[in-house]
Amino acid sequence: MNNKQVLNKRQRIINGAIAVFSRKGFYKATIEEIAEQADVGKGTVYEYFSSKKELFQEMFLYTEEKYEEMFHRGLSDAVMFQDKLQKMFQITMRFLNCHKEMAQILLAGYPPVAEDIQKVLIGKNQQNITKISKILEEAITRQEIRPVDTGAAAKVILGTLFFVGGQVLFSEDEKESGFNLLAQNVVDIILQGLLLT
Amino acid sequence: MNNKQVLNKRQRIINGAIAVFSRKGFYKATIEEIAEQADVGKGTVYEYFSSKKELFQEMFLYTEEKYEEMFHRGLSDAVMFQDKLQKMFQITMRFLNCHKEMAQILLAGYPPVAEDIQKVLIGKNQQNITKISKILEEAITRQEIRPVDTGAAAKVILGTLFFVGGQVLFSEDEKESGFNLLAQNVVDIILQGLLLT
Amino acid sequence: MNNKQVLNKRQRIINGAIAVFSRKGFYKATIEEIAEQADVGKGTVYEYFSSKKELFQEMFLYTEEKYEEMFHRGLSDAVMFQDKLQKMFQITMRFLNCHKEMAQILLAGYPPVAEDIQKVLIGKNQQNITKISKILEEAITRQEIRPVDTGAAAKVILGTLFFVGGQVLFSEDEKESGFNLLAQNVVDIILQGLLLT
Amino acid sequence: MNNKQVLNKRQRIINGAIAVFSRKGFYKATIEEIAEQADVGKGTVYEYFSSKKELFQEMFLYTEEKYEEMFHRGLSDAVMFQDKLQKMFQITMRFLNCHKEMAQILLAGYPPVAEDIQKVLIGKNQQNITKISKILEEAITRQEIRPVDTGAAAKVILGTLFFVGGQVLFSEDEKESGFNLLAQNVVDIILQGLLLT
DNA sequence: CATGAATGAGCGTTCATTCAT
DNA sequence: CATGAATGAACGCTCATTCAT
Repeated sequence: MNNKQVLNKRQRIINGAIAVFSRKGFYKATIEEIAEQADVGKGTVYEYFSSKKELFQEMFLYTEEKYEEMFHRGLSDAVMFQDKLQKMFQITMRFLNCHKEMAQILLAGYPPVAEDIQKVLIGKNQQNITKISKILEEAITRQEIRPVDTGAAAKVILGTLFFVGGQVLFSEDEKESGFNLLAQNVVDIILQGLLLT
Repeated sequence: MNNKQVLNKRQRIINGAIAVFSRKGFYKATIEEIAEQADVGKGTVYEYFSSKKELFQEMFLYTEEKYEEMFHRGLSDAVMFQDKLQKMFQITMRFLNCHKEMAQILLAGYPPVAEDIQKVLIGKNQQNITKISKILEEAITRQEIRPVDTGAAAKVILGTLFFVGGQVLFSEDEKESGFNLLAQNVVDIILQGLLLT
Repeated sequence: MNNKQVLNKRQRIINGAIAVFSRKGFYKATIEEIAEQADVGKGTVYEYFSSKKELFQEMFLYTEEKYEEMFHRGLSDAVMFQDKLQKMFQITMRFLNCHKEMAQILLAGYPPVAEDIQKVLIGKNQQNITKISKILEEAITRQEIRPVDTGAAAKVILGTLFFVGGQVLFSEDEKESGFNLLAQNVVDIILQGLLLT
Repeated sequence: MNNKQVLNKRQRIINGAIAVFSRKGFYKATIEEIAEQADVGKGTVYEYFSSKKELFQEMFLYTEEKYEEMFHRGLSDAVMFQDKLQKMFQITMRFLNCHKEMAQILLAGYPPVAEDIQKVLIGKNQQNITKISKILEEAITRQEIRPVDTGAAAKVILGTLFFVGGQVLFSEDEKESGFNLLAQNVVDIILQGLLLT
């Protein structure tokens, strides 16, 4: 039970951090407000995280992890590349819509925070590119798609994913149906291209 | 001449702001450093801008404007949609590479700054979508491209543009040739899509 | 045995306090580090001492006591005043050199700690003066030394003792021979004075 | 006049620092109280001193300087060594009595402050020893005193000076006559020694 | 008795903003 | 108009002390 309590407290702080950081951004967020949100004392935050920066990083990693879990679980049963791409967008849209607070943090691609935090973000991006590239290579091997530059294609996909994600996030009307249609149209373009054939 | 001097001073402050804000981000940047950079007194900044936030907004608008100018000029002599898309990427890459400082600000799509600044950024994005959409509609009318959802297509283009832009910006090696190849590959995918035909 | 354990724990805390207070000074020292050093829980310190301040005072008293013990034992077999003075310096130097940690605390004559701690230190100083004065009076009675103002003489002796002690403590080279020579020269001056006779 | 104002403000802060640091010691003193004492805003302190530590050091140096000035002026017309020694004590006592606040700082020989501050204090002490040693060498050359170990003698003098100084400082009764008598007796002992001749 | 997780008062420091010159 | 000295609100972080277990 003791162990459980500890986990609970750390988790509560992370949750408070997600709420406050995404509402206010790194600099406007105050440790005091995060502590209040988590219903713990200000000092307690420092029992679990050595600094505001570390708390931000840990929270970011945690958020990323959650997203990746959902991502993997969602893609696991898709075999064809088309399905995979479709799923990517659907999952991302749903995730963003359900976890708006976390989402803003994921999407703030290059926030002007301290340099070492930026490095973490850039690194994460690189990993994402690699991951998508692998999926693309596989699809090429299976002759599902054209033998394109996988790095470039990964960037088209991720860029679109993030941009559309941002749109969803900051749009006022939040109907899932709308998101799904948007996702479908976007996927269609990435798959078919724009040109008349 | 007096008038000219005033313009000069305002401009110098804007330039200082571009330099410092993009190097340090909104919160780490200090009015003092901007004033130094502009070679004016700290108080003088407040003669031309009522607050740090306003200075940021004005600077952002100015930067956007510069980018748009270059954008329009670059696209003006392209007739075919393919050329236009190609140019978009080339111009953007070149702009980012030449004005790295400004660029970071343009790319920080959803920076966690004060809310009212965010609104400006979101609005700007909306305008960009509309602009690209118009170009797409035109291309559809001319039967250059498939009759796709122009909003969705605009998002693919802009998302890719921004994402690739970010990549260019934060990559260490800065060879134009590399950027151009990347731009070409990316444009190819957007135009042709991924599927085997 | 229970009783013994208690004494052990109290003593361990005192020893931890000596180590940490003298290494870091009163304010930089933390209860946590003292507890660690003593290998007890942080809360346990408060079972034996009601506050950081009290711990400091108790530790100081303990240290003083140890010094005085050594002092008395060392002087016990000296009969002549000259021998006594010589011993005083030798004992003090040796004590300082062996217990550098404790020593700093003894020598911090007027440390800017909380007022009530200062009072204790001042009181201790007064006692020292009285003690030396008695020895001097005795020596005068025995006609070993001139009938000087014993209070003044005690201050010369103690002042020199402390000052030279500080020198020894903060000097890098720690050869006993050097200390002994210094002690001898200093004692010579106090005994013979400076004037040509 | 502008220049004068600036000097005034810096000086006011130094004076506030002297008052508060000597009343409370380094750690208990707060910048806020120093600022209040100096009748300036808290931020203003940081216009003139980059940190609490720097303020302390500057204040210390200033205090030392004042003392040394008085010291030199006082000794300048003394020719014989006996007179010089007498003056040293008289001047020091008077200084301490007049500037009790500053004095505590000068006397806190080895206060447990941050290490780099301690280095400054130890260095200052070394200088004092050298200075007194020179005076002693001169006196030896002139055959005014015995050819003693000047380093040792300097330590006797300084140690006594500081110790007696501390006594004066923390004694409640503050009659100059008392101090002068004490000074005289102490000087007598240092000059004549304790032994019957 | 022993513990250490939890707490919050308190302080050093920064910096946007003001205003007297 | 231009300046920069002055300001104080605000925040990150520390650590003595408490108390539930």
